[in-house]
Amino acid sequence: MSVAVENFIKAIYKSGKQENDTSTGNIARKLGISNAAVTDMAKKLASRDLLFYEKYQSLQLTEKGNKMALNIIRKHRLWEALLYKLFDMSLHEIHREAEALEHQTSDYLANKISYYLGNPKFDPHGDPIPDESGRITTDDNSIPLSKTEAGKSYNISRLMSDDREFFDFCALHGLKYGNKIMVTNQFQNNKMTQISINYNTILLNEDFTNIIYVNEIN
Amino acid sequence: MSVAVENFIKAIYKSGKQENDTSTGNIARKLGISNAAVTDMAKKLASRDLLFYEKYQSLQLTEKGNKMALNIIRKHRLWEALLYKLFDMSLHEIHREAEALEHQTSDYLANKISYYLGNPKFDPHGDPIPDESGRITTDDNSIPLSKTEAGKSYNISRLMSDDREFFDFCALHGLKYGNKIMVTNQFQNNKMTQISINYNTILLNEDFTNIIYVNEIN
DNA sequence: ATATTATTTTAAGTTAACTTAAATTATAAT
DNA sequence: ATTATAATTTAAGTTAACTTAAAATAATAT
Repeated sequence: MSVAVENFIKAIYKSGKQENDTSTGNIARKLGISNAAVTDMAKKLASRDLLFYEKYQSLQLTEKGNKMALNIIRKHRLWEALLYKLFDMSLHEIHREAEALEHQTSDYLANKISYYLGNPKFDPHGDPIPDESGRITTDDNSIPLSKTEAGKSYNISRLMSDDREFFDFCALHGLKYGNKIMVTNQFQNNKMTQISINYNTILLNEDFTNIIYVNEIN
Repeated sequence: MSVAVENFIKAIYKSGKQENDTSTGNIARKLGISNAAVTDMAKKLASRDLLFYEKYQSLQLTEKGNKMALNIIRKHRLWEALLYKLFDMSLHEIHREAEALEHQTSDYLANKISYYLGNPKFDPHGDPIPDESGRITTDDNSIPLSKTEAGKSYNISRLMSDDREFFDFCALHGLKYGNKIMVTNQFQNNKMTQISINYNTILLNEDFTNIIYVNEIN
């Protein structure tokens, strides 16, 4: 499969999960290509049994398409995990490199990376890494920071973003996968959350509290 | 630069070094594409100052083209070194994977890999790894096994091949970069070389003794 | 219900990287 | 030196992955 096809399938998968919007327009926007190109590609991939396509309807992956998406995502996240472990690279940087490497990775190599890392279930963003057959660990009870309660402690479980500035901010303040924080205040009216981490207090607005996921520590 | 361009430039570099034949026909054969495609590409890359092209003449890289080739080869060999170190993979396998990864590797990542490995000067085949600016360690006095003398000891310095069967054979018999061997006999008439390694005796014909390079141990 | 707006599709065209077939030029053989 | 053969180039065509512009359809607002 070509890089274009792989990215197309991946975009549908992600848009479905994240925004529940797999309209051709949204896919086009995500991939930075024209609507016309998306229509073309959708027709082509429908004929290859990777997705269902009906005029004016949103795109839906077939079982085969889904498997393919998960396989690409697996490779992406394994690369992120490996680069993060070996080298001194930021979450943003590992994402950027993985974006390219994911398409040039044999299943064989992916398994080698996975084994080397101890078959991890999550990448450095806290995103789950699908296994060889596309299964994802779903015992994820994590909630966004915006839904947490003041006075309770949590572990950071996921940083759902691709944005460099966000990651830089997180790195600076120790907001890292696995790290412990305490919620000290929830300002409902202003949609701000105040947390304590490493003896520092930070006030986060909803742009951030909606993409930082945590698990309560009991 | 596209993968096609990178492979094209690399093929010229390698064909120049290894066979001293950068005719369009040879490049076409190496890349598995038609002569016509090579002519087309050559014209295009000449206009980008990557090579000199004159009708019916063999292709020659410009300084810029040469740098580019060395940069791709650097990435290839760094990947080989990393995969070989981290995972249990054969020389043939690391070559195959590196062939794809080399085109998706930023200079930044290449430097990270290099640093992690301690800025190695040679890859697991014994091929030199160009540094960031394309410089190659040339203090290589190694000679092919076919030119060695009976009774002397050598270190294996290079396994110049891309062939799976060759690598499998080498792996099986401990013929590995850095390992020590002793030449026990040179059969001039039959162009065979007898060596001793790990208390075993192996007889190699010229197909092998021409691509296994060694350094004398004094 | 109809008009306006937004989205999606169709149609036609472009570019990179190829192909095959024919024409040209170089090389080798007598 | 001429001819046969081999290599290379030119010409024309293909495919994947795009583009823009126009046409068709869907969604929304009054």
